[in-house]
Amino acid sequence: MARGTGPIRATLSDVAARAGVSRQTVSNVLNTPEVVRPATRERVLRAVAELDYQPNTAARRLRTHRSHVLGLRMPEVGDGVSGEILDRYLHALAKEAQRAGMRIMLFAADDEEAEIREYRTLLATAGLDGFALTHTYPGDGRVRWLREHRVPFVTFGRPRGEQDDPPGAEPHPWVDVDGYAGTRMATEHLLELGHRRIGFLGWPDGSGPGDDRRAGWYAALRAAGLSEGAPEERTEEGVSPGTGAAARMLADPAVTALVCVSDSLALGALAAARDLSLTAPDRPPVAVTGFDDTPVARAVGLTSVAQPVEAVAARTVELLLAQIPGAARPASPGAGVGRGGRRDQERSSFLVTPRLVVRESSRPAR
Amino acid sequence: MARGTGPIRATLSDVAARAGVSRQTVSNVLNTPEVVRPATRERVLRAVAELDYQPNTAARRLRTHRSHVLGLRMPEVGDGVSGEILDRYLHALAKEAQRAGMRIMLFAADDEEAEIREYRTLLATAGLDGFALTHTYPGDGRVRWLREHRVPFVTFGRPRGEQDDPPGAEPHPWVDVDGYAGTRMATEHLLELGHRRIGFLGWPDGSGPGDDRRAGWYAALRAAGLSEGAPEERTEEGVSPGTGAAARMLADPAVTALVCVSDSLALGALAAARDLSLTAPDRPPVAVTGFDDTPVARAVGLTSVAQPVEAVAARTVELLLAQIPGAARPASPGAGVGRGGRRDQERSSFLVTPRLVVRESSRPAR
DNA sequence: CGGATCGATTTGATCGATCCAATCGGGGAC
DNA sequence: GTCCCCGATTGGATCGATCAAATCGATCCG
Repeated sequence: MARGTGPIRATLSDVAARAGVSRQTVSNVLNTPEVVRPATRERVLRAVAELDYQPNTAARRLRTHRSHVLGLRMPEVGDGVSGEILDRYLHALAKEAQRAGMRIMLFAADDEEAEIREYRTLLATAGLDGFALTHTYPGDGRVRWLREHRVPFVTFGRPRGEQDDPPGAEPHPWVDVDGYAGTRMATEHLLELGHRRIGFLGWPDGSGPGDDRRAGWYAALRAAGLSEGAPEERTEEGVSPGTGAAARMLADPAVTALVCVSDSLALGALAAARDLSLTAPDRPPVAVTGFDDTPVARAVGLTSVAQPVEAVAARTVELLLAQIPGAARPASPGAGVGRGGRRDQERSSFLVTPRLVVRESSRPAR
Repeated sequence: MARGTGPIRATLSDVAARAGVSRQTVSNVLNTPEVVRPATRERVLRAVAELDYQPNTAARRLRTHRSHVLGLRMPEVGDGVSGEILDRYLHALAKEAQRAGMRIMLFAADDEEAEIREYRTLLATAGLDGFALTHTYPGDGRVRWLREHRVPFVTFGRPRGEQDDPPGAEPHPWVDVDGYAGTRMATEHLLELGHRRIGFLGWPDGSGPGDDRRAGWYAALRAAGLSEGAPEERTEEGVSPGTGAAARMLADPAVTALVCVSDSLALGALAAARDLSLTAPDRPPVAVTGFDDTPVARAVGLTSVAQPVEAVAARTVELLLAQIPGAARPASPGAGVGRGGRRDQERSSFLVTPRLVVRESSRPAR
């Protein structure tokens, strides 16, 4: 333990001596203030402030079997979630955890098996209170293991496929961003701007998020009565694939806008649109939207669907705390029943709505 | 502390009982095996394995005042270091720390003052053994604070400016990537391909890393006798600025290659080159190199200088351990003196050489 | 006016490891 | 054969908090 040059840190006993009470009373002031007489409480709090007392978490954990630390495997980059989203999620998670008196511990693992091995070790040695998972998939062994061992956890990403949830069991807690709502918003935005023939540039079928996003585009067009024969291309992630696929759709002069499943593909589409504006200068500019609102999108002025990772992180912590016995849950609003007749603290999942960031790539005046 | 459904975890006493020795002997086997007779050691190790014993870090820390945890502030995104580099660094740091029996704890802070406040709290409550810092700047108050309080730390990024180091004092431990060597390699690569007129697309003067990278480009040209009147443009980070600045340099038909200070600017330069190949089809393709080897570079086939963050992370941990009293240092190679007559463990900083990743953007056949 | 009651506070034990001083056991010296 | 010494091992105390139960004090009631 690194220690400053200053005096040894104050302990509970020091505070107790200074306030003229016993250790336990100090502990009560900090943990269950309501059982301490106000006058005593005041005195103790003053002593705490004067000595700058801060509790030793090791001692606390030894006794209570709670570490106030959450685990997160640092995912390999390029694992699916765009790198920057991950950064922002980590940052927000650290912040939200802190707000709730918790910390985030990182660990690394090369594969599923190694990750489960780390769970074991971290639970045994560091006594982590729970885990946040970022890249789950149908039949994920980690989910099964954590469930079986009754370890609190929350996934960023909804469960896809039934394997994750044993029959009859509650689904595990999760938080996710509503991709459907995102592309729907983007598409409606383009419709409002007067576009009629709006293509979709997506990933191959079978990726959950990709399918959701396509569904949002389709639903918006259908509601507008424009889904008939709407053009759509599927390709793998990447800028160059996006250029090729976009060019194919733009071969039809009626197509004036493209909704893309990711910023990378949108970047490729922008390149195709740029080529088009050089070869066919009389054609009106093509509008493009992306997904994730990455720094590249900001840099090139791409309209994009932004994932509210701060909200996701806040919900993640909330759902984790709800599973940890004895963890202070955020006070429910009022003593009554929440909206919809369902108590908020009973929720075990959240689908967060993203928001559309409009930039030049979709604005009429370019 | 989350606990599985299995039996209560084994403690030192359990192991001792099973092996028929005392607690202290078990502790010795694990911490100072050389003082235990081999036969006893065997017996204890067998018991450890049979019971799957894993030490409780809270108890250990309480007694030893070492937590085996390093702190890292999760930087805000867009703070200077490219997002993806940060991810990879974090991942590597977690991995390297783990290899050395340490863990990484994340925390968040909005500004320097808040960060120092967190240092205080983390040292007092969680007893962190040290910190890794990522975005230091001349006169950084965090560096001063950590120094004054004798807290072990290492910065990713060399100190720039004298304020950081009190006169007469050793510079603080740091690890950095040699940007000079990186652009020099990139430039030499272009020279080998036959390019003679090679421009530099950089950031405005005054950014340490930016200046280093420019110097590398300049040194390579100078060594080749081609530095006279070499074109160069400075602009802020971003794709669009890059396109504009690159177009200005490419207005001179003699310029056939551009070395860029970042992948974003290089991306912009690629767009300018693309425009050029459409408007002037007879002109030979322009070669472009970037810096950081981000996913975008991989996606668009951009030759780029890759930062070896794994090596940086390994050095970071190494330098941190060297400062932590009692931390097991990696065994020095042999009993003699290291290369250069200087013992490795005395090093307090490392300048790591990056490597050039060659892709289509600089290959002759496009 | 004594005893039951209840709230506020204190005391002693404990979590699981390591530190420190004491003890044990066996080989070598005399 | 006895004594000494040194390496191996043990037992007790301790780190700093919380738990559980005991104690204290004042109020309330019959």
